[in-house]
Amino acid sequence: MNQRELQRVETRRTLAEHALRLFSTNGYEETTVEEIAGAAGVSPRTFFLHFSTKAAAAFPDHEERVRNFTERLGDGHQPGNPLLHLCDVLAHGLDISSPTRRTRYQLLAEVAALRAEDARTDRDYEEVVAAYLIHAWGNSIEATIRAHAIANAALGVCRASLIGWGQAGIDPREVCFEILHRMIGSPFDAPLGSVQSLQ
Amino acid sequence: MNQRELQRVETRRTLAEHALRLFSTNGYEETTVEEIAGAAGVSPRTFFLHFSTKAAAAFPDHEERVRNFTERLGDGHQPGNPLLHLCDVLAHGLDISSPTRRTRYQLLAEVAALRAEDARTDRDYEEVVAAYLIHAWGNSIEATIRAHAIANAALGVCRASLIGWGQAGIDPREVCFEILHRMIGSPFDAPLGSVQSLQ
DNA sequence: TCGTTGGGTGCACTGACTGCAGTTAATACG
DNA sequence: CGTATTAACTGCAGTCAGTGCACCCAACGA
Repeated sequence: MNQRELQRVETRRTLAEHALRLFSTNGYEETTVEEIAGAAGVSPRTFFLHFSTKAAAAFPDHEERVRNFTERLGDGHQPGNPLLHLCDVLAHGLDISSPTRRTRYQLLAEVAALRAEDARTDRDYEEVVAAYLIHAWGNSIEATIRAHAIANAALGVCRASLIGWGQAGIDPREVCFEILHRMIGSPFDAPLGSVQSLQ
Repeated sequence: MNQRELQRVETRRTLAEHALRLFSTNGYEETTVEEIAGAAGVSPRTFFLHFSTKAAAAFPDHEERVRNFTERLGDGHQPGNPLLHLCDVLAHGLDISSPTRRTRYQLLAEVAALRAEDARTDRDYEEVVAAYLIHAWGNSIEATIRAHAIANAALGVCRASLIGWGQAGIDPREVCFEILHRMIGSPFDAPLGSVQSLQ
């Protein structure tokens, strides 16, 4: 990597790091962009070269994650049930590897502005999932609405699982996979006994 | 109703009306609060007495709707499957009565800031739905996460259906009810034949 | 070595939103 | 009635997020 690229990546990383730290220690509303930039040793103007909004600094690697997710999901023409595949990719892709990520989801439960930003980032995933399902099902108007509805639902389950992880520490992958599987995977041939626990 | 109350309600209504009109004709970003207030014949300061944010003016009756929804949903201790009841109340409660509402959902598909506001308002519904399910299921940590996950999913289906209505004009109640029913209602004893169309 | 490029800066600006100290007219009350 | 109170609304000064623009300087390529 270039010295320039290195510089850029490092500045961005530092900004995101201090942003998340300040958000979680001092509160989101109480933290100004000026403070974040100051802590990272750059000018406030520079902050906006790296993040389009103050909230975006809490989700620094979003684009990369969407790219990874898109790759793992594929084009909807694999053999097998596309909904089952979607459940797999979504639930197993939940990243619970670092305390930083958990901090992020703890913040998400508290700060409305971050939930709004999260909703915006979720929309990118929604488009990917919807495109995947439309590719698998065909692109009638009804299939499109159906695809978006299921994408919304599936991402809602992921979000709630991750926030639950942030607050209660329960592994979100299990609960997410189970609920997704029952809801959209292929619960239709599951033994009836397993159904009761949903209620 | 008081003359004062009347005045207040009327000002609020007028502000919301002009806000939605300006948003949809001139664009959300291009419309300033000063313009909305001017069109409604009040000062900009007054706008913020009625709406906490510019975006909130696009959802003027949100609190009332949440109240209605909460009432219709009940406390989760009715006889019968609570998930089925949830599907009923959600899908049949979708309000498609006026062109104004459709304009709102058309805007929602285009304007990120409004989607963010919508996500915030959706959170109120999420709390109501989650509380309802927790009441029906008990309040273990796992049930709580499950309740929030299903609430997120169900509201995601409603949102996508309504946006689909805005864009394609398809009655959202039918598609919403059908998808909700299959996903969370009680699809488990449905004939297998009906399942295939999901895929 | 020199032109170019890209990360960062400074400054002036817009626009959302807030706190506070009014004004005015509807209402409650003696 | 007349008077005190209240509530809708206003004006103003301020904070802060975010943008456009001209600029600097160090790294890079030829």
